[in-house]
Amino acid sequence: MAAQLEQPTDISTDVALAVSTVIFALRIDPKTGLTTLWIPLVKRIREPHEGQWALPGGPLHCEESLADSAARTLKRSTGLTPKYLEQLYAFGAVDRSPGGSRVVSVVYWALVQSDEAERAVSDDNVEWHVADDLPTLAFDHNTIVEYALWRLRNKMEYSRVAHAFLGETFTLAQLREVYEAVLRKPVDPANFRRQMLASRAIVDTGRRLTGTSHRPPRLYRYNSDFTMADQGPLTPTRSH
Amino acid sequence: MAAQLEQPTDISTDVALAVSTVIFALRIDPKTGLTTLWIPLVKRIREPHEGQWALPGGPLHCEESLADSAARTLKRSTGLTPKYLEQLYAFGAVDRSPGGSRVVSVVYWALVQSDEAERAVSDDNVEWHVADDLPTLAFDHNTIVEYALWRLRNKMEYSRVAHAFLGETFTLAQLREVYEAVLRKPVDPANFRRQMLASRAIVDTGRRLTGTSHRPPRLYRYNSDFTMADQGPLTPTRSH
DNA sequence: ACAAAAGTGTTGCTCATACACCCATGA
DNA sequence: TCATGGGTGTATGAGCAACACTTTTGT
Repeated sequence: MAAQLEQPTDISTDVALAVSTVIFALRIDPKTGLTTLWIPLVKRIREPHEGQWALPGGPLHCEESLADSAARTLKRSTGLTPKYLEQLYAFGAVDRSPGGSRVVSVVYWALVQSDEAERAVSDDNVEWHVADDLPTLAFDHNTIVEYALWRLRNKMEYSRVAHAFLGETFTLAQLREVYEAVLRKPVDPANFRRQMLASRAIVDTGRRLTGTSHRPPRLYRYNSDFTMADQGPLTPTRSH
Repeated sequence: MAAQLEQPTDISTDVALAVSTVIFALRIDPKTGLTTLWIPLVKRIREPHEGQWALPGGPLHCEESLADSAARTLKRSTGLTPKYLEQLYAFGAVDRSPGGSRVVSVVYWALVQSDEAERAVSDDNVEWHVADDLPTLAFDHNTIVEYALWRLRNKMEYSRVAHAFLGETFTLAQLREVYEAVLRKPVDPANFRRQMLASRAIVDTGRRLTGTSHRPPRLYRYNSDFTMADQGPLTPTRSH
C-alpha cells in the first residue's frame, strides 16, 4: 500500500492552473453619495460565459511566482500597483468551469490606493462595480468575491490593513473613514484615536494637514514594523 | 491593451499541480512523557530529494476536488479519516522544486482523532515525527509545517477545533489537555470550564465518565451549530 | 465670536485571570 | 477518612464603548 504511494513528482496534466485577483478600492457611490468598496471586472470575450463579467486573471507563467502573477494581472487590468496583496484561497471544485475542462484558480485579494484608483484605466473590457452589489459573474466568481469581502472585513478588525487604501501619510479622520466605509458602521473618533495610538500601528510625523477650515489635524505614517506580524511566519515574497 | 487581456480559459500547461496535507495527531513523546503534536511523513523513493522525508501528497485526480484529494492522500498514508480538514495555502515559488520542473502545491491541514492515530499504519515509508522537532524535509516542506503549526495554534485560540482530536464525547479535562498540549502552556481548569460553557461550543450529554478513582466528570458533546461559523462563508464541501 | 473638527477626560460595563474553596467518588 | 480531581464562588484589573468636555484653527 505505502509502497505505491504517489509523490509530488507524479503530476496530473489534466488540470489547468489559473491565478485571479479580487482588487479592492474605495470610491464614492454616485447613487448614495457614500464611500464604498469597488472592484474592477473584466468582460469575457469568449466561451464559457462569453459576455459576462469576471475577475481579472489568467494563466500562471512558468517563471513567475503566484503573487507575481496576481500583481501582473492587476497592473494589466487597472494600470495600478497594489499596496497590499495576499493569497485568498485556491478554488478547485470539479464543476466550477462548465464544459469538461478542469481549472483550479489560486485567487489573491489586493488593496489599491483610493486616489490612484480614480485614474485607473477603464475601457470597454474593464469596468468598476460596487463590491456589495454585483451582477451575476462568470464561473464561481460571485462566491469568490463574497469570501474576499468577508476576509477583508475580518482582517480590518484584528489587523492593520486599512492604511493600504491611503497614501504615505494620512490623518486619523481619513483612516477612520476607511474603517467606516469598509465595515459600514460608524466609529467613535475618540476611542479610535486611542486604540490606534495604543496599538503603535501608526506614528506621528510631526507635520499637520493645513487648509481645512478648522483645527489642523496631525499627519501620521504607518509603522512598518507591523508588516510581518499579521501574516504569521509566511512572508509572501514577490520578486519585483 | 485590455483587448488582449488573457482570461481563465488561456491556461499554461507548463506548471504542474499537486496536493499535500499536514496531518496532526496528539501522541505522547516517549522522551519527555508529555503529549505533543505529531505528523506522519513519507520517505521519498525517487529524485528530487530521494531518501528525505516529505509531506504525504500527490497529483490531483481530474474527477476529485482539492479537499477530496487531500482526504484520499490522508487515508492512503495513515489509514485514517480526518475529523477536521482545511485548506492551508497554495505554495508556488518558482524554485521550490529543484531541477527545472515547476510544481504548485495546494496544501491542506488535517486533525485526526488521537486514539485512532495510535493504530495508524506505519511501515518503512511512513513515519510519525514530533511536529516541533523535524529533520530537514524535502522541498519547502519545513516552511509549510511551520506555517501549519502557526495556523493550528492560532485557530485553537479563537475557534473551536480542539474537539477534532477527541472522540464523540469527552470530559472538560480531556478537552483542556488538548489545549495544553497544542498551546504548550497550562490552562486554568475553572476558567476554561466557564469559557467553554459560555461560548456554547459544547453540550452536556447528561452522562458521566465512571471508574476514575475520584468524582466522575460529566461527558460533553461538540455543538454542531458551530461548524460553519469559523470558516466564514466558505463551506469546503467534500463529496464523499 | 462662531462653527467644526481635533483631541482629552471620565465613567461604567464586560470579560479574563487568579485563586480560595466546596463536592463527590474510589480506595 | 483521605487523596484527587470535579466543579463553584468571587475579587481584582484590563480594555472598551459611550459621551461630556476642552482646544485650535478658518471664516
